[in-house]
Amino acid sequence: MKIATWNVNSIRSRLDHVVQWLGANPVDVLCVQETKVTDQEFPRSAIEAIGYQVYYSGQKSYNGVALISRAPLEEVRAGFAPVVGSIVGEAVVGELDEQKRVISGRWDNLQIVNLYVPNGSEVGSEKYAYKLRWLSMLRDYLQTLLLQSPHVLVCGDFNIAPEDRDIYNPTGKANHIMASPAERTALQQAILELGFVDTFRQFSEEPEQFTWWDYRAAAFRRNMGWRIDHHYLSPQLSPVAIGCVIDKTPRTWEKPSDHTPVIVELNLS
DNA sequence: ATGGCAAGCAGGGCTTGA
Repeated sequence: MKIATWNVNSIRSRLDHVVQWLGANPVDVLCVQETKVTDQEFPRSAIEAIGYQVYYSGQKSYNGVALISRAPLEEVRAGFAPVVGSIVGEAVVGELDEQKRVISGRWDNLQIVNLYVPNGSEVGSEKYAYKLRWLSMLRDYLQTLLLQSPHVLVCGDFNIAPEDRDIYNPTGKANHIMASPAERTALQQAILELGFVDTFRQFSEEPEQFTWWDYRAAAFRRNMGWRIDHHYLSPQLSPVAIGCVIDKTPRTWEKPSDHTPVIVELNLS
């Protein structure tokens, strides 16, 4: 089974790329972020026409996530609230669910979680505080999911490079958004401390394996990138991973997303 | 240190992203 994550930077602008990529890479589930479209305006028919089901949680202009799946998914849930609302309080979770950044669904035994973690703007800003609050809620959310089923895959755009080897030039970036110690600690607490494993690092220790390159300054050509799109597998699931690769091809296409897909392969036998 | 590029919304220039 293959599952991919890809921040498409507008599903309407990138619809041809998504269709083309799925034609060449017929993964079972594609998790997309930054769809930037309301549910009413989501271009579902183009996805369905190539044999995929689609589930989405979107809003006007910003954010938005979707699950594109070769088979119907069960228990599709949008936001934190359907999982942890009754535990942490609907009001607490409500504020964090206003921005559409979370959708999950189940394929057989496998819970698939698709995330668009807040960017955070600048270290110390109001948005930065929101990002850290959001990651704290993510921990409660994943802890609850793990109790419901031990087989959980969490993927998406995390807007955090876990280590310095995941940044093209890490010197002096300790106060940079996506690299600050508080963000890395929050990621540690929300994901790794629950036993999740960074799937890409199960297969490669190579530095400078990036998933995002700034549109500006010819960053892609110069490989000035960041590894901020990830797959994490729960402790019971990580042993069945048989590969995790970054596909840089779509980043070379005309008018690309600034992110490129990351694909994980599982041997669920 | 700053800007650089792209998308959305709206029909000009701002906001957001990372």
